[in-house]
Amino acid sequence: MNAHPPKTRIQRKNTEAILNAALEVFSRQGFRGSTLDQIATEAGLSKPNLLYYYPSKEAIHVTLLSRLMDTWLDPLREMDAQGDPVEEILGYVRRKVELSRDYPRESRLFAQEIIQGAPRMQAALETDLKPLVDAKTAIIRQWIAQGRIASIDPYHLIFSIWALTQQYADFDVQVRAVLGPVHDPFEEAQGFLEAMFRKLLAP
Amino acid sequence: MNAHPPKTRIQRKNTEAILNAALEVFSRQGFRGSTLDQIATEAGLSKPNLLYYYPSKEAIHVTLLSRLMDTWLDPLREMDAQGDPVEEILGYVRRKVELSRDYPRESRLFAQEIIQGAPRMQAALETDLKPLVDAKTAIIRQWIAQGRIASIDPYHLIFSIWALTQQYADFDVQVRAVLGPVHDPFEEAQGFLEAMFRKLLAP
DNA sequence: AGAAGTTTTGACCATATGGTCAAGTTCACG
DNA sequence: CGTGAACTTGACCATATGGTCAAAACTTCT
Repeated sequence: MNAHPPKTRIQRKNTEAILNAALEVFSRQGFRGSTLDQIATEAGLSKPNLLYYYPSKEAIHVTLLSRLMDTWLDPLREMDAQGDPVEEILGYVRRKVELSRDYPRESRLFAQEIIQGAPRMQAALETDLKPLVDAKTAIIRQWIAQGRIASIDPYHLIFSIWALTQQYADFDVQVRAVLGPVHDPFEEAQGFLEAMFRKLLAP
Repeated sequence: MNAHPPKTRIQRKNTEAILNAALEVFSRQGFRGSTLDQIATEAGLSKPNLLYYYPSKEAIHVTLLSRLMDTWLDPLREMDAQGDPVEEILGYVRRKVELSRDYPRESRLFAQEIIQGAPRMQAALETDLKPLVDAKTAIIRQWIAQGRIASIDPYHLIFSIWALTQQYADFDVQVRAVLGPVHDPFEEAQGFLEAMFRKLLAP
């Protein structure tokens, strides 16, 4: 998307600060709910200075989203047809929980984009997400055919992994409201989901 | 919240139209992303006329949210300590899938509010959601103690039901992008989730 | 130091948007 | 039908917001 990566030291520092600030603001308030002033303040810059580095509010948002897609898909890419099926799938679950724990802002940004109908990501869903999922479901289907895991719809298996892991980032407020302050949702999620999928996948 | 319900025929018709239009718009664009003009147009009214019925944009949003909470919790309220444990939990799952299928706009409205930190629902989460969940987890814990379902953390069991059912409404675009046009996500979800939880809950 | 870039900003603009209001229109009912 | 209440709206206002621009400040490099 960005033809040339930042060159100078100052450019690198500021574009970095802008993207980080924008992530903070967009992930909580959505695209239209966020203002350039908020992002500028959060980044420690003036509004015109923001627009010196990015041509528009939308450009910042698009940059964030396009960086996001890869980060989000990497854990699935790692799933290896040669490995042990149950461990491969559980590994994917674990990596996704870690991603939700360590990058909740990214998760919320993504969630809001999808909920709003993916106006800026439709294309990426078709060209990046779908082919990868198709490839991995083929692997899962093979594992099932070999009797190495239980028979289960591979698409919905993957959907369920997404839903179960991302909710701890996206619906954080709700989870904490129910659990109260003493719990560590991500710690518990890790154990819960491992047990859940282990049982589910057992042939 | 509303001291007096609408009295006249016109009032009933228009408040209804406004809430329906607002739900349509808010659920897709979020609170700040929606404008009174959009809502007015969608409702077939003029903007000042909207504000004749509701004092502000926020009042419309709050009215929608407070109606929502009950609708959302009813399926859980129905879970009956006297019934068969597996069927009670599966019944809850089924009702939630139906809710996502029949009321996706409500689901997205709720999801966006939570993702944005529940600025207008914090209180309701504490006073309505938490006590109900606490009561129902106690029932589930009892079922487990009686050996009637497998041992599983009841809080995270409920979280998982929420996540798995609501994703088909909230992330609809993503699900359809991956599955392609021939699938019926809700139909498949119903079967998938029933099988999943049946296996999971088997003692 | 000083020229040549690079970065920063105060002032400004056009538009969008939530909300008001006074005047007009329609409705319910005796 | 007439009247008071309920409903509707065009015109308007204040503010917020994305974005521009020319000039100033700062870096870099010789």
